[in-house]
Amino acid sequence: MALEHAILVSLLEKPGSGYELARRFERSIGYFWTASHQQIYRVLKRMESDGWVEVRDVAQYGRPDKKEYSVAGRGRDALSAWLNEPTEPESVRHDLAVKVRGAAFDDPTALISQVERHRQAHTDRLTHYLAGETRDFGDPPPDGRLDAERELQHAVLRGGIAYERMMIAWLDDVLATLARLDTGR
Amino acid sequence: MALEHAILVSLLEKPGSGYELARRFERSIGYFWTASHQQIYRVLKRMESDGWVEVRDVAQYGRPDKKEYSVAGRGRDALSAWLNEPTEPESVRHDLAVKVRGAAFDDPTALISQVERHRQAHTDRLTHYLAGETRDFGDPPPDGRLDAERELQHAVLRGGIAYERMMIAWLDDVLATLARLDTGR
DNA sequence: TACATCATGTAAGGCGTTACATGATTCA
DNA sequence: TGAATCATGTAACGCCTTACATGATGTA
Repeated sequence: MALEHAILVSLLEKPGSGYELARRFERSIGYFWTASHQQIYRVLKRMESDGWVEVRDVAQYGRPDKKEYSVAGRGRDALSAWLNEPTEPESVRHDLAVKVRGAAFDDPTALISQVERHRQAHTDRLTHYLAGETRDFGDPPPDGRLDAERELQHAVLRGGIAYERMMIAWLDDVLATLARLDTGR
Repeated sequence: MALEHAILVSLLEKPGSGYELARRFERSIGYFWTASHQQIYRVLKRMESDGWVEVRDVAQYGRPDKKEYSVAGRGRDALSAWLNEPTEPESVRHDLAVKVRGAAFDDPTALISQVERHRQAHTDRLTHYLAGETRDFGDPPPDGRLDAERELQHAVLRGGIAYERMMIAWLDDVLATLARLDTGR
């Protein structure tokens, strides 16, 4: 999997500029695939020269002009090829898990505040996801039809919600373990 | 967070060679921080020249000789400094989530087999974790005391178990969504 | 006038992946 | 004899992060 594919999906959902894509990668898409604006501008250039996307200069009033990108035929083909190619589950990276195991060789109690900070971050994200769910999926679609784009976006959001809930529960478990070590049971 | 810190934790738990570390990164530590043997050898060299680890040549019978690494004083200090430095939650990367959203622009039904493959991979891992839990934490420690290293390792393993369970449940949710789109409810 | 936001980039360096390479020992 | 496992590396290339850079417009 590459950043290209995430950009293609985002541009198919809605065309936009590099700047707008960068903003989307701070929310929405960015919750399961991150990228900085530097990466995005570089990759967009390559995608343009490969004919995956098309650019259109858009003059704006009260704002700097922008380049609006949209997916070209070759980009659609590339996405389709990637979608049908099997991929392995991504490797997980949890620095906090390394810290928890490392704390046994330092001061376990000192880790409590950090675990609490992470817990807060995950609670904030959960709140944000739940608000987004109510806003975007709270009412049935106006036309009543089953919209694949909408249903699949919702399924991904439910994944984010499940992930945050799991993390909060696990961090509580870690906090309880640290407390037990502190008091000696 | 860097690979160095994960290596320090692993070597504190038990000294070993680069090869042995690479094997541990395929299991245990590798479930929340991955690394290839090429990376490990390169980083070990740097850690040695920085005085973070010490090397000892170990002659073996019936096997090639190996270099056994253990953590030096400076390595312990480096780990301690990192443990006490606040870190942000790692960014998540789920290619399957990108595919799920991308499937709306291709053939959603074609994704079913891939989701099932991922589900199988997560089920296998869960089975493996649960077996490890019974093996390593099934009985109370022989001396009955509260061992920080053991308790924290167990807490991290419980995190892995919770993660796999959450993923399996979410993949079932995605499969149900894809089926609904296929039959048109 | 100063700060925030919109908008787009370059450059350096480190991290990670893929491919290539070597050689010993054990077991079928 | 051949395959698997143990053991240790080098090299090339690409991805990602961090830092630096510029300039327009809107708002307090």
